[in-house]
Amino acid sequence: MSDKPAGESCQSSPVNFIRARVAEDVANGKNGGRVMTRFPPEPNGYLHLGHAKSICLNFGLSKEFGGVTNLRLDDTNPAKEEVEYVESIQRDVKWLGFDWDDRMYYASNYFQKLYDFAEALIQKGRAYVDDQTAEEIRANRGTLKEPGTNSPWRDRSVEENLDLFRRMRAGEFPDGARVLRAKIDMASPNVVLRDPTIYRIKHVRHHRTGDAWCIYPMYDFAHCLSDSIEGVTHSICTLEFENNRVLYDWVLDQLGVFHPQQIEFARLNLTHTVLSKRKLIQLVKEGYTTGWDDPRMPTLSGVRRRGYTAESLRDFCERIGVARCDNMVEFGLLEHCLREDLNARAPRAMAVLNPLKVVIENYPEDQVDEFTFPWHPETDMGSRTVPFSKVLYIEREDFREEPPKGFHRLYPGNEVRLRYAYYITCREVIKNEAGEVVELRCTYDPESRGGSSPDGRKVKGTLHWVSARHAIDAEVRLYDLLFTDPNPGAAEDFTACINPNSLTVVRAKLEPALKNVEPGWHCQFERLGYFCADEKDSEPGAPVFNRTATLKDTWGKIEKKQQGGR
RNA sequence: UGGGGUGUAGCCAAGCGGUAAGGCAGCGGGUUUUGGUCCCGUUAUUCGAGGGUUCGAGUCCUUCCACCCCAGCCA
Repeated sequence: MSDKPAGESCQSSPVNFIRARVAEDVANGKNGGRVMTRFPPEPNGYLHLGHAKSICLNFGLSKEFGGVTNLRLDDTNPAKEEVEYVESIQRDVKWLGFDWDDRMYYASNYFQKLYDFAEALIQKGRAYVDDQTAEEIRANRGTLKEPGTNSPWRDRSVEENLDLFRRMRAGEFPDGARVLRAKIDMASPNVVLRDPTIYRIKHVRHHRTGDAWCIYPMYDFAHCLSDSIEGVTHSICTLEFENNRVLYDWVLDQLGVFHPQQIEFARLNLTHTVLSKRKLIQLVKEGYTTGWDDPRMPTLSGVRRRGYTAESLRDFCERIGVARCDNMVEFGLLEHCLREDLNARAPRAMAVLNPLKVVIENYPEDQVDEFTFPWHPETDMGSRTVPFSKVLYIEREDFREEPPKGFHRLYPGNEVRLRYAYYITCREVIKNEAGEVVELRCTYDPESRGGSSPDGRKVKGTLHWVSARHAIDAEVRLYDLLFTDPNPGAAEDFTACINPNSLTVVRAKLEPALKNVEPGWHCQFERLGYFCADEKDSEPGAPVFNRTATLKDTWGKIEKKQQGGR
């Protein structure tokens, strides 16, 4: 679908503490009024809805203040990173509607500079090579309440440290033999400052630098310096990095380089889903979903395939705001944003998911009415031809032999409207041996052609329908929440909360105009919900549809209340 | 008293000493050839709790409570 460019989805962006802070910096002429942010994912998984919040924040901020945002892949741990992920990240950020122009960077681009900075730190006596094992380092770090103890290697000479570090880099030592540590304070109440490791030996091939390096910098060393090298003014990250800010500042101050400002915000949590890479990767690797782009996944690739629009996601990110308190946003808000967007933009069509045969007794055997229906009831999107004939399908749920009170769809003796076509009245119910309704015999009022009658009589119900003879069969996938529990992430085993009904596949009857739609095409199946043609599994002339979201269902809610009480 | 943070409605979230925005959800009503959309109305005498300062406190001070993050050679 056509898409408004990012940043124009909301006329007046809500203020938040980060915008306010950046505005203040600009007003004070800090950094010469320049604003540069960055979006720095590690390529160890696919981007998800939580990343969307960060992407919108970072790119939105730079756009608002006339700056730019870099895309930077934080690839300092080759053991976990893959090119498939860097490609998906680029695809997803672009799809969301943001552009990094030619500023596609990698932390690995800076490996030499980072190495030089590490040597500089050693020269200053602020870093040392530690020969302790990982276990010893852990044991000597102390606890949250007790200080750590200094490494026996802490006071090596600059020369020895330099020599050892160079030999680490030269590959003389096996993994884990030594690390480079910042010399700060083993008694600091902030554990992050207890001589953090800044380089470790990993004889692992890197997806970009190959075998050029066998030592790799740690996040706390690489990230702040990468920001500094790029000239980032505001380094925005999530709350769990708050404790690391003093280290971020320490490294930059020791080296005397350009000093970006780190600002933390609360990550997004969404009900009925998980947004942690560890859990998402588990869903994929253990086969709970068909992959990173399974339409039930909260990944950007997943929701895109499901039919979510980039614009609705951006709107969602505007509405949830940016603050510093832990939050759990209701999934319903996301769906609201989606429906609002799709209601305005999605063409309408008719599809019957659970067909019930209807024979119009007084309609001529071989007659066909060729109706012309608009693609959208309010907006001019052109029209399509829809055939009507003697044998039709309606939704099985739209008929009740014994209607509950308030039911104004089809039941024996009742008259309803077939959307845009004719009024019909149910005359007879035909059942099989098992007592199941298999067919309805109805009559139609020829005078009601188009869906209204000259005498002005009203019918309460309007049903969608398809002509049996003309309908095309198609696979339709009905998706529901992946998790039944509102907060699966808090469960002992989140996989135990997986909704067994998160996917229902049906063979549906579609109006013929849907036969040749393009993969990715969005529409509303009238009265049912928003759907889109699956990008992967649709074939020419044989679309497969994914249900993106249902329509709001007021009647369903009323009926539920009638039955269950409350 | 390890350190760092956060508490405003069911869920987000404004509020920056002058008398509680907005959105979602909910509830009530209207329109409607989608029980959709749209429209109108309604929803916190009170801001985690107590005490204090002030003419005036969600905003300042203070005590307490709750929750989150930190002891990777992950990010």
